[in-house]
Amino acid sequence: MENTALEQSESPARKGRPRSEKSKKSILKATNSLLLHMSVQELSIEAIAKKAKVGKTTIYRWWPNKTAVIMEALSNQPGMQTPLPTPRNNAEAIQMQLEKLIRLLHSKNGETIAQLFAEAQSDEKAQAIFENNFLTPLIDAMEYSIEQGQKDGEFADRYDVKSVVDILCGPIFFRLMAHPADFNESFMKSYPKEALRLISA
Amino acid sequence: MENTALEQSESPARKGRPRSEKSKKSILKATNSLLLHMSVQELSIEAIAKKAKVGKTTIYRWWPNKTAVIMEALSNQPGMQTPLPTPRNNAEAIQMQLEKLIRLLHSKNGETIAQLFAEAQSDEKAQAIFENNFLTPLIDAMEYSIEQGQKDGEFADRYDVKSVVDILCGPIFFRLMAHPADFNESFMKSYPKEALRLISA
Amino acid sequence: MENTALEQSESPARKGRPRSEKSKKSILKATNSLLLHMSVQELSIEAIAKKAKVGKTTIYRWWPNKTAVIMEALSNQPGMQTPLPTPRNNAEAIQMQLEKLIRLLHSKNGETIAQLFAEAQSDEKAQAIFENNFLTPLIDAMEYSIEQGQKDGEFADRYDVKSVVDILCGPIFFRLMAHPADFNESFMKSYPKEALRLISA
Amino acid sequence: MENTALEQSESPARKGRPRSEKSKKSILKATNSLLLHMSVQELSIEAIAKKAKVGKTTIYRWWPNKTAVIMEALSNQPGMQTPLPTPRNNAEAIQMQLEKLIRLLHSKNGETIAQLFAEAQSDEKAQAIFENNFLTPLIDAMEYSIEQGQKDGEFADRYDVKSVVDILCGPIFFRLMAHPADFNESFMKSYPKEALRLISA
DNA sequence: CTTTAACCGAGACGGTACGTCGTGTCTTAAC
DNA sequence: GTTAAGACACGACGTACCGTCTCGGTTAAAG
Repeated sequence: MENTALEQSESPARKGRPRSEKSKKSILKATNSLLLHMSVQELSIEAIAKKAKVGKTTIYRWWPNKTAVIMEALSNQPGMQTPLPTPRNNAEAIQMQLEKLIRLLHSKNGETIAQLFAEAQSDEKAQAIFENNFLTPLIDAMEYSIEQGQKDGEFADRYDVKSVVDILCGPIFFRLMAHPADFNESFMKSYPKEALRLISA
Repeated sequence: MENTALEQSESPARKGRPRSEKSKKSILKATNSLLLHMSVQELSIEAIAKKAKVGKTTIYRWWPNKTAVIMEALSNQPGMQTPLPTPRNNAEAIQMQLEKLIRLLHSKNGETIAQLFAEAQSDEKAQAIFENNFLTPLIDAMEYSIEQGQKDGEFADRYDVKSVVDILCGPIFFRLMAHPADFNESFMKSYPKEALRLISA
Repeated sequence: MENTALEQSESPARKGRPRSEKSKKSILKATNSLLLHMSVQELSIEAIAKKAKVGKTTIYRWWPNKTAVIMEALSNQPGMQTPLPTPRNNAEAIQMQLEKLIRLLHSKNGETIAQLFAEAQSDEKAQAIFENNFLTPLIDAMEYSIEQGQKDGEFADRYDVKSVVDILCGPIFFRLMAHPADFNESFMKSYPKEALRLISA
Repeated sequence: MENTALEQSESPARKGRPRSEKSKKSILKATNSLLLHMSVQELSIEAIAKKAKVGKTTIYRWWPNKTAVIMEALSNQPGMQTPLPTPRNNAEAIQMQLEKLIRLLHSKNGETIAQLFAEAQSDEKAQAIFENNFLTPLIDAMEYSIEQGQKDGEFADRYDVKSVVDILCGPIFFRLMAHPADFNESFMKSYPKEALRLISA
């Protein structure tokens, strides 16, 4: 499937000049490039347009706001879409998901994601986009494994599924946002296993 | 009356017109009032100045930025400064701290605090202020109780102190920011006890 | 045997799809319709295209600019092309020409013509089109009658022909553009005769 | 009276930072400078702001639109405000007024004034400003002399005053706008006298 | 009866300018 | 020396049109 989540499904034969893939790539590339030097808040649509040598209108035509552009720019980075290997059991599934999440947040995109999470707190549109493209996929996958694990007796069932997700993910995001200096190799390595102990039967 | 963190100690009789306490109160009141209707991002210094019938300069003279104003406005609200009763043991101390935190975040200020936490992700100055006025007091108190509890054998010592703080606070903030709809009465009541189980010996 | 240069420019039967008369009419109609509600400056090619259900390209293919479209739209209105009856003498000819001009400028197209005249002041292309389609025909006809009238002794010959045109037409346009409120029935009726007195022998 | 027509009369001691005369001059100078190379239509507020090293807001704060800025820029040029010498009779008064008008329109500002006259055709605000700052002063002065001249028997009284103004000024503006190539030295010299003959008793 | 060429609508493209808002700084007179 | 008022340069916002372009699809004469 090649459509991203942000594209609308469309009839195979559309009227008018087709969307320029070149411009699209140029915009996403410019966005990623600029985010290396500035925060999400500082990043302006105008700066993206200028860097991408693209009209502002072209950006507004395809994305509703800055958050959406950044979200898609992040998705299009290498390593964002790599699927997980098949796990042997639910504990391993959870562990692999946590490892992937931590690896993602530890990369230079971690800061950007934290800022998107932040932006989402003030802006409903941004909230929806962040949820659809990042949070929901993450949480859904995790909830599935947790439910299975609770059924199978791998995990304790004294917490409801949503709370388990909070218990697993909360500490990661809290550390990222509250004291990112401690978001280091040691934490990356140890947390996924520690977290499992929190919820094991 | 004690000085707030932002005030500098001053000689009792200075030259010139003294700082207007009336203006200060007016600014903080206007800030709180405006935050009822808009997000931290939407709130502008200009709006505060206009509402408080105060010059912009007066705000900039006494606070370095929007975050600082809001932080102080929040502190000045009733119920923010109430001290906790003396706990019987460290578990109770932790539980009371978590209850207080959750109660605070559940109030209409919760959203504002989430937004400040958010703003801090993009802005170093805001980060420092949020840390000094909110995060550090919270974390320090918690770390003290945890250390004591680990020494006394009340809590497991398999996690380091910082991780325990993350494990306790992370889920609360994650729920507040990722799915605030579930930040409800039920959660408020059950979480502090559940959290204790996570770290108990 | 060979086509002359003139014939080459417009061979009677060209290859390819012929120009759509339907689109042309639709464009001119839409233009006239929109000009009832907005000024020449406010009118946009995009609005015409939308109203006429026509691609912008189709307009640009056949007219060099907005002024040209409007000029042709005006010409296609009923009453623009009605020829004058044969005059008995040059004074009558001039009088009839002035009457026709005033009648035209008094109609709801008067405003549009004033605006085209205006647009022509800033835009060379527009200037050329307005001149060719409106001013030159008007002036040429008038100059002819004036020359004849001066030869025949009907008119004074103390002014050169161009100046006489200015003296005849200038007041009309000045009133239209400087104080259109006075461009009324009374003026329409009296001016042509008064004007004649100005230039009579 | 030293206030220009565009300034509002104000109490002698106002609050707040006073208007920057430097910025004002810079804006008017930049406007005049840009008008040497482009038409009124092409001139943009942004270009003025950039050239004058001034914020756009500063322009919008003091002038309602482009026309107003240009109008004031023109007024501030040397030679725009020079008063006429006292005339010996009304014919001379009219002649001097016409000479002044023609001289003004023949200068490099003539084109700009024609374009302002043009702009006024499409834009009510521009119309009002052009009228107040240019047309009305011109016409009022002329009407006064005409009325006096008609009373004194210098001028024919078969036309009403407004029509006489049209007869005097119309040809000048028509030539300027319809065939500016003929707006030359010869015309400048001869027209004022010719015009007087048109309206003499 | 297919090819070819110019047309058509739709609409995306890179741009420019719009008029507004908020920033943080500044400059007054008043207190 | 602080205050309220408010002007200042700056930069970004999101929108409207510009004139050009690129599609898929007609339409009709030429081969």
